[in-house]
Amino acid sequence: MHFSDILIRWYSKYKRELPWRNTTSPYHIWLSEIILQQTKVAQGLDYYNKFIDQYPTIEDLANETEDNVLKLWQGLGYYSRARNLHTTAKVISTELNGTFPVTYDEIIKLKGIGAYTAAAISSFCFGEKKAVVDGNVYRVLSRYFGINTPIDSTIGKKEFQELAQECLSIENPGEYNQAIMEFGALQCTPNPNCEVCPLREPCNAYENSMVKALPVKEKKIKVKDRYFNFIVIGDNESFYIQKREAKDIWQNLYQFPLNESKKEVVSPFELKDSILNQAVFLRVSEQFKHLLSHQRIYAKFWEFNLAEMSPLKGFKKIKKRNIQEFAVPRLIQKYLESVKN
DNA sequence: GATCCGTGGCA
DNA sequence: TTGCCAAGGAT
Repeated sequence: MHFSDILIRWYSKYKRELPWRNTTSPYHIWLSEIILQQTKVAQGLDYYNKFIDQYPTIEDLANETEDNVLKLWQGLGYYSRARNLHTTAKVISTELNGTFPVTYDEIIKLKGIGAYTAAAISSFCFGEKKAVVDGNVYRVLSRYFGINTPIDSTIGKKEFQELAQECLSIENPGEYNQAIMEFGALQCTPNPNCEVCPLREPCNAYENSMVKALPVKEKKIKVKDRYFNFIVIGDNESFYIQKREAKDIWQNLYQFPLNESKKEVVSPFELKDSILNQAVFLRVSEQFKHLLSHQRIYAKFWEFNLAEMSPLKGFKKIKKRNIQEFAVPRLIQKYLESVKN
C-alpha cells in the first residue's frame, strides 16, 4: 500500500473528534488554524469554542474592538495572531464583500496567513492540491525518508516543501494533509512508540536507529534576561494601568506602569518615575520568574499608595475590580491572583 | 534571512 | 531546573 494510503487509513481509524473537523466552513477552519499555530490542541480547544460562541461569523468578529478580541485571546500567547485575525476579518468584511477567498494564492495574501495556513485552508475547504508543511510533517517525512537536512534552514524548508508536495494524495489532498499531521501528533511523536507504527517496516529512521535524532535543527535560540518593575499605584479603589504599544512582547495588552532595569531592583528608592511623586511605598511582591521562548523576565510588583489620583497622560485610571475587563499578560494575571487572597 | 513573538506540558 | 517542543508568521 502507498505511503499516503497508509496514512489516510490510519487517520480514519485513530483521528480525534474535534469541533473543526467535519466542516468545510473557511471561517471555522481559518480560526482553528490560527489558534493551533505553535499551540497544542489541548491548549487551544477552549479558545476555539469561546471564539465561535462569541463570534459566530466573520462579520461578528470584524465588528468587535481589538481590545475585546485580545481579551478573549488572553493567556494563549503570540498575540499578533489575534491582532492579525481581527485585521483580516475586517478586510474580508469591508473589502472582500464578506466572502473568504477560495484559492491558495488569494488566501496567502491575508495577514497572519503563511504557506502552511494557506495550504491547510485551501485543501481542507476547497480541495486544492497544496501540501501542508508543519512541525508534524517535518518529523514524519524526515524520519520516513531518512533526511537530515536541518528543517530550520532555507534549503531544508525548500526540500521538505517539495517532498511533501510529491507525497500529497491527488485524490484527496485535504484528507491526506490532515492525516499526516494527526499521524505526527499522535503516532510519530518526538518520543514515539515505533512498535505499533504502520509505517515501521519501510521507515528509514527506524531501520537505521535514527528516529530520536530526526528531524535535525541547527539553530538554538538565545534567551535574554529582563528585569521588570511594575508600579502598582493608586488609592483604595483605583490604580493606573497602561497599554503596551511598543514593538515588543505583549503588544496592545495592558499592564501596570513599568520601570525596566538592567539588573534586579531591591529598594523602592531605586525606582525613578515621576508617577511616584508624593506616593507612599507600601510593599513589594515576591519576585516572579516568567519564561518566554526568547526571554527570562524577573518581575517585581511595587505597591504604592497615592492620596490624589489626578489624570495622567499615557495612563488609564481604573477601578481595581475592573482590571478583569482588560487583556493582560499571564505574568500580570498571576500577580493579580496572588494578591486576591 | 536570522530573529522575534507566549504559554504550558513534559522528560 | 533546564531544555525542548507545539497545526507558523512577520519583519
